[in-house]
Amino acid sequence: MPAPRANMSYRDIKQVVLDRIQNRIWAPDSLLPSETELAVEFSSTRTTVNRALRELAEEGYLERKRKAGTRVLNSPVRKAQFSIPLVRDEIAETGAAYRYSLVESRIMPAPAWLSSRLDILQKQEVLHLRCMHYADNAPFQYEVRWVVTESIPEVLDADFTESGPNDWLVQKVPFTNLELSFMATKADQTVSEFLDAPLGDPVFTAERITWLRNKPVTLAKLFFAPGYKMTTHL
Amino acid sequence: MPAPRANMSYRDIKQVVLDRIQNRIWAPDSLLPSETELAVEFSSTRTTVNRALRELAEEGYLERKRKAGTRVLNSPVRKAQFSIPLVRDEIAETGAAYRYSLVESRIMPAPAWLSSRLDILQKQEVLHLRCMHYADNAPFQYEVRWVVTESIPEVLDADFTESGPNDWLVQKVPFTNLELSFMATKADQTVSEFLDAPLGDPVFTAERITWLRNKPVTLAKLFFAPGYKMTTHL
DNA sequence: TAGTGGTCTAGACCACCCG
DNA sequence: GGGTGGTCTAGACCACTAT
Repeated sequence: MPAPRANMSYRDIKQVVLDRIQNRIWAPDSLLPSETELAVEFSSTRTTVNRALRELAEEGYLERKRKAGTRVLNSPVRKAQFSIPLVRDEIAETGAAYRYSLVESRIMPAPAWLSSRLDILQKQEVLHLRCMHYADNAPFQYEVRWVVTESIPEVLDADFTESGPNDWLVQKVPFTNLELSFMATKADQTVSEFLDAPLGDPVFTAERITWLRNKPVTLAKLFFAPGYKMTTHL
Repeated sequence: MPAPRANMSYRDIKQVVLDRIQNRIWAPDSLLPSETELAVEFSSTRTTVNRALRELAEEGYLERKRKAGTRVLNSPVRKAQFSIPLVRDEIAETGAAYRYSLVESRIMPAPAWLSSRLDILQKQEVLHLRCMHYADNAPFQYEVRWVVTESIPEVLDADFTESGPNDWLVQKVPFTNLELSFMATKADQTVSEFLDAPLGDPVFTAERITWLRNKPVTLAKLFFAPGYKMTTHL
């Protein structure tokens, strides 16, 4: 374990503090010395100590309150960070070749469930898209999407035969808000055919809703091919 | 959109910069002015501008390189942050009553797949646990867990009849490393019975491996009751 | 090699909130 | 009320890396 010495960077201080937490030198629920005291111990300044502690708090190890001081959290609420890559990138990273294909594209009135889900008017015009993403010609993801045309009229002029709506939207719409859900669903007839999975088999499914300044832009359902596993390290 | 003025906090600056990104005033791939220039524009100091830009970079909007400058990312790698609550807390938040039940606890040699998964010796001693978590007496989660006794011998003296291993481990082991995976699995006979789900139905499943200073501590498989949906906002 | 971000210092004022 | 963290300032040196 590193020992306090002079010229410690905020990274060094983070590490020392983390070690003390993990070795129960500062037990859960206990109070740390004040920033000022720690600055003295580490022969540093309060600014530097502050950054170290602030980051540890962001990472879920500490809780900080004015006047109350800095406390060690008993059960660190570790935060899993999933990056949400474009399908294309996700496939490219595995070294496989990416292929895209448009299955269907049509304009329609929003079905009731969608209206209520996105909080838009019943039968409001939406662009309905279905597409497939392949990795080395094996089905990887089946995408079903609805885009609220009123929120982004340019979508009607976009061409989705060559590349997916996700690519287009990411470039075009600086979304401000996002809801992401994961679940396990049962492969219905369509999903089963597109993903080459037995009917009724479990399918890892993501649902993604995007807003632009509180106006709903799009809802996408992403069905992943059998065996898909979403993993994160931290 | 906020306009630059004097006395802007780093939060204000963040907001202004974010607005400019989202309104394409600073387009994707374009270079921002240097910190020094921005400090002048915002009548602030470089330190303050630095914090604003640093945080925006952490949040996935910007890419910063020495000498190269600060660039707007074209497809913001938005990061989904899932907090990973204890089952107990997750249930409590819904307002339901939490109930725990130990199904099985026994010491055994690690099966081959586990050894290879955790990178431990074949047949190394592990504590095998199975338990159930209920919400208002409805099955919520079926937990299957293995704990490497060598990594944490105290686990042999712990009592898991009243509360789950997760609670105990969180209190006892300051894990340093974590791998978390999500997938959709098919309910086998056991899972089907415990979760009261039809055999073969999709089950949302999480797998969690924890290390303490590079030594594997535990692997848990968490099977969620039908209809479970994991959601995050950002 | 020169310009950019990364970080540290020393000091200051303030907002919050526990006791 | 007073102590703690939150933040800002003004300045400095340094590390990296594009050119």
